[in-house]
Amino acid sequence: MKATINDVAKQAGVSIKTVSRVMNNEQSVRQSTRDKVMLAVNKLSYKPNLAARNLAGSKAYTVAFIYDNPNAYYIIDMQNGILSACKKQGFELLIHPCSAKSATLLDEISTMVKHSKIAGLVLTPPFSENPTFVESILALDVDVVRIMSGKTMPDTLSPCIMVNDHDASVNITQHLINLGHKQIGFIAGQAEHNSTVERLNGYKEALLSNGLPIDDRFIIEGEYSFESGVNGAKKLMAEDDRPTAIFSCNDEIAAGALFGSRLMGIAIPEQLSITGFENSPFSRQTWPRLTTANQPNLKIAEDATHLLIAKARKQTAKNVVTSYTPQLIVRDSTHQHS
Amino acid sequence: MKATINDVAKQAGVSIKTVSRVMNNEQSVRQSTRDKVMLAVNKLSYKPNLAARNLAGSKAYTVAFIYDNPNAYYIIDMQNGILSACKKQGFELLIHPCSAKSATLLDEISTMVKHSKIAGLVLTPPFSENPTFVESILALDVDVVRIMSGKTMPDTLSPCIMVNDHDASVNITQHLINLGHKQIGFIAGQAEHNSTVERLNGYKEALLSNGLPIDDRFIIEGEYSFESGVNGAKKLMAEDDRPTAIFSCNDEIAAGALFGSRLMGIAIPEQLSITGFENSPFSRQTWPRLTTANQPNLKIAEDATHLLIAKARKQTAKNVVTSYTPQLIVRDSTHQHS
DNA sequence: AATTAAATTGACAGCGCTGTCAATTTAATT
DNA sequence: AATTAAATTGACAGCGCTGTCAATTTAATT
Repeated sequence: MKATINDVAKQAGVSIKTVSRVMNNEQSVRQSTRDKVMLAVNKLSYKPNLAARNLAGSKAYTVAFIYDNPNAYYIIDMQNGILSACKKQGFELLIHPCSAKSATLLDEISTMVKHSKIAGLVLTPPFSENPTFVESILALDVDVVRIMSGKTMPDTLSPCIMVNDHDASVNITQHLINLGHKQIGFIAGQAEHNSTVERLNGYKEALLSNGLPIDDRFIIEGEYSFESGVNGAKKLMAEDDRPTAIFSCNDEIAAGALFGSRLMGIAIPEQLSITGFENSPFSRQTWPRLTTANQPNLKIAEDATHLLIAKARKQTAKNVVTSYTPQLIVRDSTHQHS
Repeated sequence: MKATINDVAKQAGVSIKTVSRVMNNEQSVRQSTRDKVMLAVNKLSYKPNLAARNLAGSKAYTVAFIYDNPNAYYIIDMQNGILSACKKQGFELLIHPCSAKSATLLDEISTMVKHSKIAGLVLTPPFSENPTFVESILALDVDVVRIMSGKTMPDTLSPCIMVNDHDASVNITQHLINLGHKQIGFIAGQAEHNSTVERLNGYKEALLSNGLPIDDRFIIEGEYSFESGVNGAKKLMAEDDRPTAIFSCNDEIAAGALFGSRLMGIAIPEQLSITGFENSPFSRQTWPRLTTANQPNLKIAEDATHLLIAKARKQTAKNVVTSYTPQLIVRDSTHQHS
């Protein structure tokens, strides 16, 4: 029922090797032969068998995405981006959610690699930002592409997609300053994420370049979660001399901060401006809708996957970097300070 | 470097077929032989190669999840549930987001099936609720498990997980009635989803059994989206004689309804009670937090996948049904009617 | 102890491809 | 036209397993 390479070869009157060459887009096949083969391929609606390819060949046709991130919107976007690139290149995707703290993580990955032939891994924070981890993966003879926060590539271990959180944060903070805010709180994500550090630095830099002081009471340690936003806002707004605006490290924190301030009877945005980061769907679904920075996750993931596949195919000599700067989106959660 | 079945056989002093038997948990292997083999397996940390298994064997080791659903929380839960079952049974997961309206959908799936050997598909609405589609899939000689809305299995095509939306909706509506509400609006999801029909019927049944009238002006057609909730609430609340409570077909609609009513200056829950459905994370993140029904998606997906794998392994004679009734969770978006 | 049946193990082909290397065909050069 | 080089094609082994069937070992029966 399912056509095999033998059926196609017979139908086209060539050897199976020639069919193989056509299917793999190799150069040294005469056009007329290629046409003959494609005719047979279409007639039989032949698809090369992945298992056989994996077993016989040296190339891999699978990419894996391992992640440790509770943000459903982020993961779905990443996944769809990866999938879109995979589809274009005829690759499969293996997904592996896991805990960054798991002691057996490297074993798990090594098992994955023994089990299926995989071309490489798409790594997001926190994995991508841990050089020791990346080196351990590379030692398994698997390619890697990293999506991480920063202005420039930290090393040449792998191709990278850099997200310029620093500049985006300067822009967000400047937006708040332009609205007349002088006391701006900051609710951080996990300190282990580069994005937290980059965003904090951008925030500080904008304050300084506008001649505003940095007040450590206004900088709250947190994590990328709704709860953390609730608690952060409660802490910030408990002070007498409290901020008139809050820079939240992502949309989820911002939504939490919104919730927390409302619990305290604070009107948003009249009494307090709040900004998010990521432009995830629910930045459009909070009340009021969030001013945020657009992080094009789907595009980033797609790019990353293309880089990974190119690398795995040895089409590129050196490790490429691409950079994105999230753009400010002004909505209803920020307001002129009176 | 990677150990193969030959290495294990040599190490254990048996034939490769015996190693194969042990790895596949076949019965007719003496315990002492099994031990010898396992010793070698562990020593070499051997993992059977998926590609070789797929190519040589008649069994499949891959399950596919095809879906058409923009709800990130739902998809992530489903995916994690499927993944968890797959991991336990040594299966892989292939994910395939697609459009239910795509004319080439069956081709895409047929291509998938030719490309990799897959044991079966996990189907969610709207796919699971389209018998013609299910039959076309079965014709490709692929097993199927369906997750769908309803009280009882509609046919015996495949194992099913039924979600009893009807009874859950009766409970939600009864909760509103108990709070003194007599005029309860309803914002529907897509009419093509059984869940919409089931939830509407449950709502109606509760009204009737409490001697309350069914007012068609209060039933708004919609879809499972935030926007639809915003618009639905606007429509419902524009009337002079407006509802004092809104039953929203899911949490996203409820969040939208919250947003829409607030746009009109209506206080929630004091002036209007709103309920959701699903207990997705953001039912805890709206202001106020949503009264909803808990739909244990992760568990449902895990169950479904176990049923699918059992079916694919021919371990079960007939097609099993499991049923879940989402349980009411009362939070802050519902309030006594004064 | 000899015979028979059941349990356990192994030999070998083959799944559908790709990689290697050799054979053949075509084009370029003298 | 003969020679040489380059382009194109094919033969065949082998990737790492499972399925089939036959051989061997062990246990049960007389």
